[in-house]
Amino acid sequence: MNTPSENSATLTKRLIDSGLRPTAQREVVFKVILEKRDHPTADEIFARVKSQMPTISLATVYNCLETLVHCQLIRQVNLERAPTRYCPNLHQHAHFHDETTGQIHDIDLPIELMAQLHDVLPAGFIASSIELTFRGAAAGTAQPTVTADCAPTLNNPHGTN
Amino acid sequence: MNTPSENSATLTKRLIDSGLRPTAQREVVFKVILEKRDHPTADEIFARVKSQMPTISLATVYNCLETLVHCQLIRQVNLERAPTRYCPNLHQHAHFHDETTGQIHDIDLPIELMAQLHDVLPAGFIASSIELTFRGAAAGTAQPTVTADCAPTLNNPHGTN
DNA sequence: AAAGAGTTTAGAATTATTCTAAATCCTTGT
DNA sequence: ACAAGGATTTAGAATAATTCTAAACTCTTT
Repeated sequence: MNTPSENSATLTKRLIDSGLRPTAQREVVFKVILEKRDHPTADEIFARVKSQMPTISLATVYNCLETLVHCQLIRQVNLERAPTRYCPNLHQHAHFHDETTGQIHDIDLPIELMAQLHDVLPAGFIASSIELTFRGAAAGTAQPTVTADCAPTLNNPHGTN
Repeated sequence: MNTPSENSATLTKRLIDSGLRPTAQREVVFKVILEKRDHPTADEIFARVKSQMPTISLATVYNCLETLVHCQLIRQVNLERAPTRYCPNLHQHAHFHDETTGQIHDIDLPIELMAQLHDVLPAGFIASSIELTFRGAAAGTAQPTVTADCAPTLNNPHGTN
């Protein structure tokens, strides 16, 4: 699934499978998220969507995002207390949060590692999802698997007030 | 470090090392967090502290928590968009978020696994911290390493409104 | 074409957290 | 001991992301 029309077909199918309707708003929100391989916030998505559909409301963007997450077409990313971000990458992956630039990088996770992670759980614990986030600094020259921009939300150091 | 007076001494030392003052408010906030092995929110901590120090303000609790996190005496835990929780367990550990009960369980992480996690990072990525969260269901009979209560913040399923 | 469910919309409401400015508390130099 | 000065606490206001509300709209189905 890669071309816009394939993505659109996937969206329609998933929505109908969930008893939901494929609306223009859901289409455009999904399309806008797939266009860039980054991790935009609801506000950023709202801004991008408005250029194509100026009458859409922020509440609708939130509604659509909730629906897309529910249909497993996008992923939700929460870092610290910052606004929720949304991620079009559905492959099993971790996030690397570069504290100096504010960038978020996707880090692919080998299947074996996922298995090992499940193995650390005591008997009786069944994990349906695993969230892994690294925090640190990435060298400027490094070429990660996927690099994704992120609004520069540098949190100022302790005791700045 | 285990007795109250030892904890208090640690607190004083860490604060002074950071050029901060060991105040009664910081003492009592720290003490209250260590008393229970759970993951309270700022509001819950505020409630517990008030019984010992009725004049303390919520803003001060937030200030103290920020300071304690900065001094690495407690850890901050952010799950989803729920209020930030605070964790007295400083051992390297992951969190298991039981979606049916809302409970948070600490999961010990073997050192080898931590090393393997660092290994998945591409060259040039240096992680200063790793955050690992499992989401799922824990069998009622299971006895995890550490069980910690958590306010029942069951998020209602999709489409309840 | 009417009914009825699903959806969108603008704006109000919520709420965890941060900010502000004044009051209070310590520490230190004299 | 005392004044100065910085750190801390405090109450209340402000902020901001998100959710809620209720009305309007849009499909689909009869």
